[in-house]
Amino acid sequence: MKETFGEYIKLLRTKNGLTLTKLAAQLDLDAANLSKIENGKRDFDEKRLSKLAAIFELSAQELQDEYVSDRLAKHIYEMDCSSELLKVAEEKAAYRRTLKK
Amino acid sequence: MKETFGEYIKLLRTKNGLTLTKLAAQLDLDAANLSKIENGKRDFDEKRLSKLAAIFELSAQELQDEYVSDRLAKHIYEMDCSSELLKVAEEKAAYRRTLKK
DNA sequence: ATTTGACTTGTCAATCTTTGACAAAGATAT
DNA sequence: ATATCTTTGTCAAAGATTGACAAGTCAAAT
Repeated sequence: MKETFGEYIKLLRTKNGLTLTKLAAQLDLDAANLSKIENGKRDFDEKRLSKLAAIFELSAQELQDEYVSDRLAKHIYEMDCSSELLKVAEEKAAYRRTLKK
Repeated sequence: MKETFGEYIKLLRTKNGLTLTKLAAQLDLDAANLSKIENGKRDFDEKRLSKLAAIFELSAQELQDEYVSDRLAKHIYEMDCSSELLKVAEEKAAYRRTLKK
């Protein structure tokens, strides 16, 4: 079962023996705010994904996917949405794609 | 294939022979803003769902589902998210539910 | 027991986003 | 034409998010 994006960052950080302060500096962030991100109290800003990928030498695409699925998961969780509703939503998203053409 | 929530409102409105101005008044809204909602340029605010249900005598639960699935669809659409990623997101949402206990 | 370093939490102003309101301009019908 | 309905643009107000800093806890070392 997959972790949250915050937990994912924390794992990366600790596996690489970095402190909050050090990683935060590389991400151009306050250590306090990075802590909140790791603990799910704030969101990681998309504009820092490229820095994160560079620091840990990750595939930009995989990281992006990790990020996007986490954001979506957050929405699904917050909306308290059943699996059936999710299916409907997926169809409606497909419909929206047909509109924008 | 399902319509957007804005289109859904427009359908309800026209089927019942209401003008934007009349429906907007009942929803405590400006007609101009209701127009934007129907045309997908603004979001319908959740706090007005109960009024909408009352006006058209709809099941509150069904309307809520219509609304939630639309919002999620919008997110899915905006994130340009594949069906596989969506599955991952669903799992991650399940994981989040395990955390909050 | 004090210091040090790592992390967490609270707060608040600055910034970004969304909303409500109104004016003005297109449509459409009479 | 006029009248009514709808759409679009703009902008300040309200709301949400972020960055920054202070103050806190905790554990390990000395």
